[in-house]
Amino acid sequence: MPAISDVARLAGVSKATASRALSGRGHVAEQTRLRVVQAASEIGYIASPDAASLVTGRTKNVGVVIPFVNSWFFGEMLEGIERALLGAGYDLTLYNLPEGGPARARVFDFFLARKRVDAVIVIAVDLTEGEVRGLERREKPIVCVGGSGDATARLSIDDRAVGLLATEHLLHLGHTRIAHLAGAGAGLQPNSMAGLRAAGFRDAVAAADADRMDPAARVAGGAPRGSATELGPIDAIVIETEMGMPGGFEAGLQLLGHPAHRPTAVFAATDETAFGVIRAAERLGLSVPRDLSVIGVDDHEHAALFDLTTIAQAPAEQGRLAVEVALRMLGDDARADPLPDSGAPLATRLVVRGSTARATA
Amino acid sequence: MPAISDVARLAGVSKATASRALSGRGHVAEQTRLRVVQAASEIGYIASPDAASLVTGRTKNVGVVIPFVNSWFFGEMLEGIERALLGAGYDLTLYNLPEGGPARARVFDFFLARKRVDAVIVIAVDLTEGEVRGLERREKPIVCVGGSGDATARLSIDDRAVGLLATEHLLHLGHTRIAHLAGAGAGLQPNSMAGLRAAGFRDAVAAADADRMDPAARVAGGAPRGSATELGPIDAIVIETEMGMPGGFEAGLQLLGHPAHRPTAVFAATDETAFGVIRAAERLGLSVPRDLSVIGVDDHEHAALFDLTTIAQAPAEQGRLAVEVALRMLGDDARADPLPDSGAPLATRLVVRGSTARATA
DNA sequence: CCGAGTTCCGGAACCGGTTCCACCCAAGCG
DNA sequence: CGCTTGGGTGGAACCGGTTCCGGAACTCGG
Repeated sequence: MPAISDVARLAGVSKATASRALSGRGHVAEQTRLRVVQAASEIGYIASPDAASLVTGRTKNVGVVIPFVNSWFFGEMLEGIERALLGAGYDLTLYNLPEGGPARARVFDFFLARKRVDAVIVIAVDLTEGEVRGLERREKPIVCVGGSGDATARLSIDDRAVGLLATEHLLHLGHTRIAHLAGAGAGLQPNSMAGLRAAGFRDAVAAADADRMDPAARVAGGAPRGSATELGPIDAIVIETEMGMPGGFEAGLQLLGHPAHRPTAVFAATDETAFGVIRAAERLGLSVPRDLSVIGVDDHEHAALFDLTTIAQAPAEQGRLAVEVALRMLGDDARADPLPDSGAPLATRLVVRGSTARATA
Repeated sequence: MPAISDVARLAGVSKATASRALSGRGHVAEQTRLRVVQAASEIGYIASPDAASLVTGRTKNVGVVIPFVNSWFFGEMLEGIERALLGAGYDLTLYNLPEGGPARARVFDFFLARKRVDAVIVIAVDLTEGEVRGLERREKPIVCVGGSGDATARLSIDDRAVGLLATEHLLHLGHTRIAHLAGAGAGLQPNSMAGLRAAGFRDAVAAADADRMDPAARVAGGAPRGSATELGPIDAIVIETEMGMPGGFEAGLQLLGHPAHRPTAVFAATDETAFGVIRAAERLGLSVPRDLSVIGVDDHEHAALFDLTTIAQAPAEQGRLAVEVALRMLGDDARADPLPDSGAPLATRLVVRGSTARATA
């Protein structure tokens, strides 16, 4: 393996000059720079990142902590992160952190504590105070995407607004018997993704109820004054379930099984849950959207296949953004301004497809 | 950040002894070893892997090259790899390599060529001769899982056997009009996963045809001698499609749309394709398995939900195995025997669920 | 023509470990 | 009792880069 001293010898310069010529730092005459570069490519020289990071303290490597890879959303985000890092010449070291087992302490105390990563991107994991302090003590920037830890750069969509928007879509279509399939733990953890979406659901329903109780306030809807009679409250129910297709399927069978109190619309916390619901509906002989409207969240790659109306978020783009923030915190980004849109929630938008329709009285 | 010299000073020994005590190499008196360890934990010493790898040449890090993370199968395998590496104290550097773009050359010539990884695990990517040589020149072990490169350790299921097994299952159930939804490119690349599964399908059909043409040979089936009349050939068709749910759905609609030549059984190259077919069948008002039997490959996490008969393979387990082989090639595994089951294909097994049934005359 | 400021370059220290080698000393052996 | 053997330890070289510092050469303004 050729070392930089070999390059220097071949080019007839010192190690110092060779280093300057190859790294671009410091002043080197254009002519000698070319000689060095030529010599390097001639013997196939490749710098050892270990040696470089030993002295500079920078590893050109960032750690990514993620609870699953095995799901569309996280996989997509990981791809976005990977692409962005690779483009910037960074390596990506993956730490797959399943639900708080013993592996977690090991990752933070051993793997991340070493000087092998310049920064850490944490996805959908709530860091403990100690974990944050441990990384800060080693001066490693942390960028959190989702999750609800403190004291770090944070990127997140506004999950409550998502719940609000999805529910309002169903309400605007005239649905009055609505179910929300919330993620497990939505009730116990009000600040979790599941909890916030459920809160948005409840708030939207509450607002609609107030509207219906007080006909005078109904102006925005443009309803004719004459027909302003008091309406009954919205029939809303929240069911907690695992946020995957099987969870949605099970919950859907249960929810839609009894024709008596069957809702006419379902807001599923994620698209995969929605897929499960749609399958359950079909299994029960219900037609979507005629008998049941369904809306999800994510704009999953299969959403179009299921013709699913959804609140779109772009996980790959979010990953890219997380990398940008991280590199900026490392001062390794052309743009100087530290954090342009810090704090602002990430974009989401309603994508209307064929799984939602006006309620048939 | 405390360095090993700090530990040495505190313990009253030399750097050399401190290094020996902490790494476990060489002879150190038990008493002094304890003193060093005590001193190290006292000041929170953590060894710099960069410095260590600079001199030892080992980085305790392996690179993983994978075409997607954004799919159940690859995500699952990645999880298996990650878990195994973490358990062995190794880091995992991820290189997500989308279909041969310019990124590919960059990954191999720049990222992997550096001395940052001890070994490379390549998943479902066909390495070029040059790529293999490049890594071998740097003495980095390569473990391939799937794909069809040469000259390296290789782990793979027997895809032809998979196709054979799946098709025989349908044939044994009495189906005579069978379609195979092969992966795109199955025809062009006979050694690819898609090509091999399709070959297995064709071979099984050919064998059954031979059987039906020559009634005398029919003994295994135990059919009564008297009824041994010559039967028509199996009606088999191969359709190439993208191996995902949308691909299966589209192909399914097309295939099942015309009641005239509708097959009674479909062998889908992957479970996700099968899911698409099942949805297409349901959309067309067909009942699975009454009107159509469907079999897939993978034992996807949703296979049970779709009640899908499938040929199971365990990607996470395959990932774990790949790591084991890689570490063994690095001599970093307790077991000394270099490659125990080298060459032998990985295990698969038929999982019969409710999506396949006996053909109704 | 002479100092000041640049540009360009080489020598050497340094990052933080590992390992070779030499040395000391105690135990075992003929 | 002298000699080997080998465990236990410290000094120093070394891995492969980067960077500080100082010197040489060259430019430029006064």
